[in-house]
Parts: sequence; C-alpha cells; structure tokens
Amino acid sequence: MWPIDAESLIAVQRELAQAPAPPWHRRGEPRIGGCWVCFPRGLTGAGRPGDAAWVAAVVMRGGVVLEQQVRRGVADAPYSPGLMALRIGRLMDETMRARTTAPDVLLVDATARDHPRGAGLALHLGAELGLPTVGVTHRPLLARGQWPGDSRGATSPLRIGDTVVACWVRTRPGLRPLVVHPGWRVDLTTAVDIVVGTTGQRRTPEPLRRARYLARTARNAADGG
DNA sequence: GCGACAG
DNA sequence: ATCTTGTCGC
Repeated sequence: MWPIDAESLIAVQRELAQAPAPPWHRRGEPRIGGCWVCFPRGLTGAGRPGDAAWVAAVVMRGGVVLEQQVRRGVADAPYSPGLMALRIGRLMDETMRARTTAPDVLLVDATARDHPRGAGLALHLGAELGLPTVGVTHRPLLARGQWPGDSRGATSPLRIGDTVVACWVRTRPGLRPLVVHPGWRVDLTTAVDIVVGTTGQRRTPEPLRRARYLARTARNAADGG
C-alpha cells in the first residue's frame, strides 16, 4: 500500500528497513524488468500533486522484449528527498501490476538502502510487488565513496558510516559511473551483475533505457514536442 | 538562516 | 525529473 502522507510513509519505511528479505539469486537467463516515470517538459522544481506523468514498464529476457507498456498517470505529491514514494510509488506499482509478464527482477531509477531510513523507493516497490529490485541512479542520496577506475565493470563502495549500501559502477569508460543500489531481496554482487549484464555499449541498462524512451515518446506525442 | 537534496 | 550549451564521434 502507498501512504498518502509523510508521517505514514516514514513509518512504513522504518518497518521496511527491518523487514526480512531472503536473498534472490539469478539463475539462467532471468526476465528483467525496467520501470520509468517522466514528467512534462518545462516542469521545474519539486512539482505538485496532480502533475501529469508518463510511466513505462518493460520486461526483457536476453535482449528480447517480452512485453512493454506505457500509460499516462498523475503524481500524488511533490518530489521531496527521502519521500519520493509519495510522488510516484503508486504510479509505478499500478503500472507494474498491469503487466502480464512478471519479471524475475526489476530495475528502478531510485535508491534503496541509501536513504534516511534505509528504505528508498527501489526497496519499497520491490517489497510491495514481491519482486527483487535493483535501483539505478545518477548519484547517491546520502552515501559517500570515491569513483571507481575508468574500465567497464569497475566498482567502488558507497557507504553510510561504515555500512556499504550501494556502489558506483562504471558501465562505460569515459562516462560518469552509475550508482547501483541492491534493492528488495538483492545483494550487492547480484545487483552489479544484473546491471553490467544488461548494459552493452550503453551507459544505462537496456530495460531502463527502453522504459525511459517509451515514457518520453508518449509524453512528447501528448504535449507536443 | 543557508546549503544539500534519489527523481 | 527537466533545462542548457557545447563537444566528440559514428
């Protein structure tokens, strides 16, 4: 369920951070999903409840698209660091539940353990959907750590205090590394494996790239652009 | 009060 | 997320 106010979301996040999550491990060629939300061009700042949004969900297996969908929706709250679930949690959840093909693991552009209460949207969405998740972001929310070397596959830890909560991953030499967040039922090694395994010559994992493309294309067709 | 701050 | 401006490369 998706709380509609900060107080209840914060309570849910505190619970989630403690919830047992038996580790999932990839076996064979998994179905890998990607979910992406985009907003109207020109929207600036934190936004507001009722903002238009476009959500795309993709499921792939070994480079083949099994299913993809894009829909228009509405954001429930402004963006606020640590409370992103309030803005787009419900949207992503509903979009994923509308899928016929269930992925084995889902990629989300959000953090997980790298969060004020240790339960960012990537973790939360996985728990709600009952799906292992991996978060992929451009930068950490709270965690700190030096960049890795410049070769593809190079990683370096991101810590909050002494705890490693995520890591930098260089998916393409010469480009800024991504932040990879082990989400619901996923450990660091598996998260990196999934991201590197879905990233060919591009910086972004293919299911996420595809979902982003679909969402933006739908938006551009709708609001002119 | 000011800067930081996933998307 | 979205914007900007420029640059390098296929």
